[in-house]
Amino acid sequence: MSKIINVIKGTKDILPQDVAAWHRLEETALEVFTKYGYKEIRTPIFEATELFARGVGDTTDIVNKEMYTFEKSDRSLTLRPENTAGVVRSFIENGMARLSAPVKLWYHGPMFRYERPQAGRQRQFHQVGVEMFGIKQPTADAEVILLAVNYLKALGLNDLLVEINSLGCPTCREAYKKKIKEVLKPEFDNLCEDCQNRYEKNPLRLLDCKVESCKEIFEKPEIKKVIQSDFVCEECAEHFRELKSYLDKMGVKYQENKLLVRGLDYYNRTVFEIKSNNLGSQNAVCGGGRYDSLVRNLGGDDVPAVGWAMGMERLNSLLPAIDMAKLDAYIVSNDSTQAFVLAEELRNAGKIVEFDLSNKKFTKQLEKASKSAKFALILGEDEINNGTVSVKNLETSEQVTVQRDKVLALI
RNA sequence: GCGGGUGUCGUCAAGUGGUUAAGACCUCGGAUUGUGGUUCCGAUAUGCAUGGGUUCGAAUCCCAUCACCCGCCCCA
Repeated sequence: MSKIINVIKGTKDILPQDVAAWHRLEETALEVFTKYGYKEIRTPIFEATELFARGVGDTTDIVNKEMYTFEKSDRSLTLRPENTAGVVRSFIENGMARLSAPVKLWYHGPMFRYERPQAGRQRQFHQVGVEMFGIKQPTADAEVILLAVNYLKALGLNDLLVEINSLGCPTCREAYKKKIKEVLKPEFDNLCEDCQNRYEKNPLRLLDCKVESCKEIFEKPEIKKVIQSDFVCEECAEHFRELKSYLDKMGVKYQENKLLVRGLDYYNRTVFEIKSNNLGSQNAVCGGGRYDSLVRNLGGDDVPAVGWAMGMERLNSLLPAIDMAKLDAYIVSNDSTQAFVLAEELRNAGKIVEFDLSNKKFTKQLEKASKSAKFALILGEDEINNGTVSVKNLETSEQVTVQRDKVLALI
């Protein structure tokens, strides 16, 4: 035997016994999202590298060190690390800004990030997500959050923690960034290396640093005061208040988290995450927010938007496994032709049916039937001569012999 | 990029220097040429991630490499 070839690190086969769980996620998504008027969209899994550099943001870790990028015909292409940029690209390219707003889209599929794999984190992973275009009012933010919560509920996940925050608009956020930099300046040398880098590039990202020494610095009263100050302008504050009021009325439980920043550059105003305590350290199931300037930044009109994505592997790890479906019937016969004919009749009537293709002994066939099917349909010499079938219920062991055309009614 | 851990059959595993590498499950065959799921018997690793080394002798000790897992970071 020659050397076997393994799956690539950070990728996984989804095996037959796991597929039912994935269908559950996809079918529930279709069902729930359709009720809210969302239409599915499927975009390519690779795009121009520039789309992600401009879309996701070139200060993000995703763009800086996690993209699978390759050259082909002098073009730089990248396997999508997330799908918002791709959907926005398609929105612009297909003139969807001219459709009657809102334009509501959903998607699911594989994403690729070159990260160190660990629990809840793969290099090829799958996301399901929604994007809503054209509505600047907080009704849109409320609807997508409600949609996320109801999707999780439909899957049977009720007790997850919803966290929300407002990042303000570019104007008020600039002022806030400036204040944070000012108050942290004396502590600059005490910050961790990463935070020192973030200090210039994206000071907001300092706030969710996990390093203890940094957390301590942020706990200092004079610094905490600035961090927790309500920096958002009145317009943004009103937007956020309205959102919370909708969530309250819809019975969505949430916590405000001032430190919730999110790692992608395109967000403004509303950001949110949904977390679970049962996922180990990669505890976010859902992340999203509002991105009012992304469409314009990618060359489209000034169209506000809001959306989120969920990690499907993480969802599955929170949900109970699904057993593989049993066959409705397994035909036990040594007459392959007769078995073929009966199997096809039943399959055409919608039943899941198999029979032995290798002419095994009767007992072996029955053994196989008992392991894989609800009923054994015995089609031996006697039955064939009489135009009958013996139908054996493999759970109760009850067996009856009936005319062939009565079989369907019994299984 | 930085830490920690683990690699023995398809799967789970015993074995911690001494002859032929336990056992269980799965799979396959037989007991049983038309009655299974219970039972009984049998088959299945010339090899212990890979490559070196130490030794009379290595799955076991040493070194290197590889793979996977977990944590940090980041994110879904």
